[in-house]
Order: sequence, then C-alpha cells, then structure tokens
Amino acid sequence: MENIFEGISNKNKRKLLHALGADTLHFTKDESVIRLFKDDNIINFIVKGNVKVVLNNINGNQIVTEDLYDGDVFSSTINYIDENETDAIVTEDTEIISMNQKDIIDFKDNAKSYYNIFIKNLFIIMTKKISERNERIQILTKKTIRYRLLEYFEIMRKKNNSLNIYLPYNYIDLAAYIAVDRSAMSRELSNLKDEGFINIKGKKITILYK
Amino acid sequence: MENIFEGISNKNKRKLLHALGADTLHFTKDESVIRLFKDDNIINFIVKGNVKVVLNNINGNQIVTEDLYDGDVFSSTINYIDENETDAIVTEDTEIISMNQKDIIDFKDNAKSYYNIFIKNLFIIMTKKISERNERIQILTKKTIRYRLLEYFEIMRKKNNSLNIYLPYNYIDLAAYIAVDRSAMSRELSNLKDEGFINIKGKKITILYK
DNA sequence: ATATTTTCGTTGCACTTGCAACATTTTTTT
DNA sequence: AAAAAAATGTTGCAAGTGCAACGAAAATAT
Repeated sequence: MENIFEGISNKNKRKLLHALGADTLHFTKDESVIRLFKDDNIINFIVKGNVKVVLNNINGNQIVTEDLYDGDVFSSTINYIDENETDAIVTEDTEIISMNQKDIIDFKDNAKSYYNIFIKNLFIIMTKKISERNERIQILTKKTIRYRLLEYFEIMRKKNNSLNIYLPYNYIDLAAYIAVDRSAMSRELSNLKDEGFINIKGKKITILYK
Repeated sequence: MENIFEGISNKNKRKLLHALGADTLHFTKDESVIRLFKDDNIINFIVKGNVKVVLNNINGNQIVTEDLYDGDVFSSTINYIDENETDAIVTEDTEIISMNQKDIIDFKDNAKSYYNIFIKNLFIIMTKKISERNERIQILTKKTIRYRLLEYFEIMRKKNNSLNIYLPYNYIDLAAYIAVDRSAMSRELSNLKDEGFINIKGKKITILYK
C-alpha cells in the first residue's frame, strides 16, 4: 500500500471525493502550500508531485524537514509545523486533494465499499507515519552524536537489509534529522571512519562493525 | 473520543470482536504484557486498567516511557520497544483486547456500521498518537536542556491554556521524556527559577515569562 | 569552459551536559 | 513512630558539542 486511493477505481474515486466535498488543487513549481498545513481541520493527499517542508534557519539557510511524494498524506497534526519558521514548497507541478477531516469521520453513507477502502488505506498510512516518528525519537533520545549516527545506521540496515546505506538526503539534512550541528556530525563521521567502524564514499556509507 | 469502542453498543462490540477474531485477555497486578508488543501483526486495546512501559536503566532503575490507560491502543509499531531493555507491566487488574492487524484491514463484512465506527475511532486515536510523537520530536530537536524545558512548558501551556503546569510524572521520568540527564535537568530548572523564568513547587511549575 | 553557488571537511574554543558522588527531602514500608 | 527506600537537589569535573570561521570539493548556473 503506497497510495491512499489504492484499490479504488477512478470512477469510485470521483464519487468518493465528491461525497467528501474534497477539493482538487493544482500547484506549479516553487509555489507555497504552507496554508494547507495551518488549518487544524483539513487533511491533504498528494496525488502527484512533491512537497518539501523546509525550515528557515537563522542563517537564512533552508533545511528540508519532510519530503512528501505521490500518495502521501499531510496535515497540521501529522506534520508538526513551527508557524513562523517553516514553509512548504512544491518542487514540480503537483496535484493535491484537500478535504475536511470532519467530513471523513462523519461520512454518512459508510456502507460504500470504496469509503471503507479509503479509511483502511488511511489507517495503514497513519501506522506508517507513527512508525517513522518512533524511529526518529529512537535516534533523538540517544545522547551523543556517535550513538545517534549508529542508531540511524542500525535502522537503515534493518530497513534495507544491507550493510550499505545510501543516504536519502545530503549531510545538512541528515544533521537536521538527527538534530545535531552539521560540522560536529561531520567530525564524528570522520572519527567513526578513522576508527574503522564505517566507510564513507559520498552518500554511500558502509557498516564495517559486527 | 477517548475509547476505541465509543459509539458501539455492547452487543455490537461483542459481534465485532467475534468477527475480528479478537482475544480478550485478563492480567493481574505486576504481570508483564511485553509479549503483546513483540508480534508485528497484533494490535491491542486496553478496555480497563493500566499498562506501564518501562525502560530498564543501566543502574537497574526503571523509567516509565509510556503510561497507557482505558481506551488506549498499543502495538509494536505504535510503541517502539527496545527489545532487551524494555518491559511492560500491568499495575492493576487489566483487561486487554488483542487482535490481528490484518484481520482489521481485510475485514470482509465491512458494510456493518459498527465496523466503520471502529475504524474511524482507530483513525482518530492514531492521529492523536502522531500528534504526541510530533510534540516529543519538537522537544527533542532542541539542542539545550533549557530550550527543551521551555518547549515542553510551551506545549503544556497551550494544551491546558494555563501558566500553571502540573507535571504528569516525576522528575526522573520527565528527564527521560526530554532525554537529558536528570541531575543536569535539575540544575537547569534551578537556573530557570533563579533567573525568574519559573516557579517550582513540587510538581507544579508556574510560567512567569511573557 | 568558466564562474558562481552550494555542500562538505576541518579545527579552535567556549559552553553545556553527562556522570559520579553525596546531601537532603519526601515517600513508603515495617 | 521509626526505619528504609526512593526521589530530588547540588556540585566538581571531564567529555562532547555548538558555533564560527575558513578552505576544499562538488554541484549548478552562466
């Protein structure tokens, strides 16, 4: 299950969206969709495209805190947004379906099977989101940069069942993800390399221990 | 919405649980329910009672990482468990309903309204869980103890709409929650007090700034 | 191909924190 | 009420990290 509409025909999808009073929105490259994160009541689904949630640093730098693609869900509750410091930018032509959370919950005609499939998909996606959050918490509760990195490697190793880790983002964003200073992280990665725990080749990190 | 079975009559609840192949389990004080956290496929609901998830410290101390009550949901994905270091203890007579996650998703007779209510409730609870996780991440991404405490106070202030914060747990567990050393946190709380930012009276903290 | 921008690696230093050890207070048990 | 156990407060010190600054390398734009 990757897409919120998986298992629903296009015809039924149209019916469902109509019944739910959903809005289909189109955005073009570089447009901001931050307003979709602000209203507590609405929930959004990316049909096609990409939304990057970026945190504006003190230095004016932008750090990507979330990278959302086709089939993904976002809302103010699912993605915590720091009001003044955050923006959400569309990096390519993107189609988003936006609806009222209440309309989902209070849907009357819930004998319709496509509605049930939709709700189930939503449940699956939410479970995945919680799992992602738990992973990050697991990392962030480690007290040193070294242990945060090792925890991160461990999670990636389990996920991909491989000792080779291909970083899904650059080192700036990795530092933001594990919530440490970039240069300090860089130092610690060098240490781990020098001590023979890992190999680093660009965004490919190889685990050498155990 | 507090309870997963809210809006479902007792009669329909029995039907639902039967159809889902759910097990109703009873535990008595001090029993461990850690096994319910281990199987990836099962999901559990507390009907009545209390489950404390505890982390066994190096010193042999126990830190409560989660405190689950009536109506709450838990599973291996929802509550990340560190295999060897964690236990889950029932502190009073507790009734838990345990079922297979697949059975929920693949439920055949989904025209039944009680099933839909159940799924909706689940969705609401999951949303709340994500929100809780986001809150904690928001705290843990702060780089100093001071800013973690202030973020925690801010979240509590918003939640209770009051400058008085009544800590839901003791200082040992608070330190674990914001993932810092207890004594260092104690020092920082003293600093905040001395600098006139807060008042401390046992588990009541009053915000004095802004 | 060259220029410009962004990312990445390195390092000195001040500051914060974890750790350990112990005193004090509070809570629980006997 | 006294004793034992647990929680909280305090402090010195070593270790780890954030910050700032800068050069090198890589990526992007011209």
